[in-house]
Amino acid sequence: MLKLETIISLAKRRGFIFQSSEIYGGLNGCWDFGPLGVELLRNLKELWWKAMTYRDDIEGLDASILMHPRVWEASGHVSQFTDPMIDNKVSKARYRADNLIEEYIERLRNKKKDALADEIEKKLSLANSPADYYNIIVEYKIPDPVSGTTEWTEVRYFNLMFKTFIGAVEDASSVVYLRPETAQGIYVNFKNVLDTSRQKLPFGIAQIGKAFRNEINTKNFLFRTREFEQMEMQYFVKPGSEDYWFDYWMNERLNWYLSLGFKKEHLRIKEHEKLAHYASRAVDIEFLFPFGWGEIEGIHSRTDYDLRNHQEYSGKKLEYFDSTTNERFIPYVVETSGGVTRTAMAILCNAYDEDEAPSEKGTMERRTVLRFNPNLAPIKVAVFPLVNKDGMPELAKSIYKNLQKHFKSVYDDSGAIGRRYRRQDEIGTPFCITIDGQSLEDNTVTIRNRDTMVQIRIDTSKILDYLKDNLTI
RNA sequence: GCGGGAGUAGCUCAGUUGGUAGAGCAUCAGCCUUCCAAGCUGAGGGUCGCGGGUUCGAGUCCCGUUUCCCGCUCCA
Repeated sequence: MLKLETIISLAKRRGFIFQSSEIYGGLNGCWDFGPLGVELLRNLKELWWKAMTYRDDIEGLDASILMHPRVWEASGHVSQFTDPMIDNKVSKARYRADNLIEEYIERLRNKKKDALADEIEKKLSLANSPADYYNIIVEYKIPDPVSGTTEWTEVRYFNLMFKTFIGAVEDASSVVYLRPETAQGIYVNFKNVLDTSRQKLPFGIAQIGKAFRNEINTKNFLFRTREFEQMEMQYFVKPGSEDYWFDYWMNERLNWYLSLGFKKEHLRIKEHEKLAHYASRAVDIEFLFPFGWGEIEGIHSRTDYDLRNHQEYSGKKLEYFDSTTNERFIPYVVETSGGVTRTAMAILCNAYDEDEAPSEKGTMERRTVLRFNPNLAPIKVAVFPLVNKDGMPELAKSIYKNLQKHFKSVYDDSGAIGRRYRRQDEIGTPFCITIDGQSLEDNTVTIRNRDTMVQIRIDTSKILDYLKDNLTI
C-alpha cells in the first residue's frame, strides 16, 4: 500500500515539491513546486487548456484575483462562506453552531418531540448572527454530544475568505478579498466575452488560476491547502438543456482523466447528496489517494443562480438573446471545476510504482519508477554517452543540444549507464537515448522505453520524429 | 480544533547513565566502465525544527512554540 510519506519524500528528494518557507520552519499548508514539479504542473495545465479551449465553443479568460467586494455578496460567499463556530469548554470539541443545532433537532424528532423540534427549527432559520446561534444553544440547553455538558464558548464567525485592503487606509471601505474560487471571474465577464467573441449558446469560458481559502485545518499534503490552483470551465446553456450538458461534461471530464493515464479503478464519480445553495445537481470526480477517496474535480449544475445574482447586484443585464427564437433569458451554467494542485498530487500517486530491473550481475533489483503519461513527464528525454570516450560524448551532446530546442531534455554522463537509467526512471522520463560504439559507425542510437526498458535502434535523423509521434506537448 | 506519533546532512536513519555529532544512499571532482543503481579515490554538506529553562556542560532532561504524518472534527 502506497504511503503518502513515500510520495512526499520522493517529491522532496527529486525537486518536485518543497515546503513553503522551509528555512523558517515552514508555513502550515503551503507548498512550493520545485524544478520538476513546476514542469509537471505546466504540462498538466497545458493539456487541460488544449482539451478545453482548442474547440469551437470555449473561450479562455484570465481574471484578476482581487475583485469588487460586491462580487462576493452576490455570489453568496460573504454570507454562506462564513461558518459560525462554537467550542465546548469541557471536551474541547469544536462545532459549527448551525450543525450542532440541526443535530439536536434531529435527535428531538427521533424522540418524537416534534413540537419542540419545530420551534427550534424556526428560530434557526431566522438566525443570522453569532448571538442568534448562541442564544438558541443556551436557551434550549443543547448539550455537547461528546461531554454531555452545556459549557459553551461564545459563537464566533469564521469566514473562509482571506481579507486584505486596497490602498493606504485599512478600514471597512477598503476591504477586498482574495478570491475563494475562480468561477466568479468568469460570471462577471460573461457579457464581455459574449459581446466580443461572437459565440452563441451553448458556449463556455475556461480559466486557470489561483484561489485562496482560509481553511480551519489543512491536511494531506497538497490535498487541503489554503492556496491552490483551479482549472475551471463554465458552460452557458439554454435553460432546460442543463441535464444533457451535465452528463456530457461529466463523461468528457472523466475521459480526460483516463486519457492522462489514471487507472480506472482509482477513479469514481460521487453524486452529492447535500447540494450547495447554488446547485441543482453536483458530482465529484474522485481519485483514490493513499488516505482514501478525494475530490479532484467537481461538475456542478449551477442553474442561473450566479448570473441572476450578479444581474441583480450590479444592475446590469446579463441576459442572452436567442435570435432564432427571439427569446431573452439568463443562461444556465454547467461548471467543471478541477483542482490543479490536487490533480498534480494524484498524478504523482498514480504514477508511482516499484518493479524489478535486471542488474549487471544478472539478478533482479528493485527500481522506483514514475509511470507518467509522457505528455505530463517533467523531462521528456535524457541523452547519455554509453562511455565517456571515443567521441561518444561529442555526438551525444550535439544530439542533446538539438533535442533541447524542442523538448525539455537532460544530458547525463555521470556514473554507470544503469545508474543513469534509474535516475530518469525515478523522475518519470519516458525516453532515454544512448550513444554507443555503433552510433559512431552508422549514425544510429538506441531509445529506451521507461516502462518496458526495451530499446529500439533508430537513425539519428529519425529521433525527433520518434519523439513527436509519442508526445503532443 | 482535539488525541496520538514524529522532526538529527538532500533522502532514510543511528546517536549509550547529559561530555564539542555518525552511517548508508544521494551530490560534486577525478578514475574505471561498451546497456540497466549500490566499483575505486577524494571532497563538500548539520548552530540536531525554532525559542526559553535546568546544568560546569544539552541532540539527550524540563517548558513553550512550529511543521509534517495518522485518527477524529470540519470541508458554503
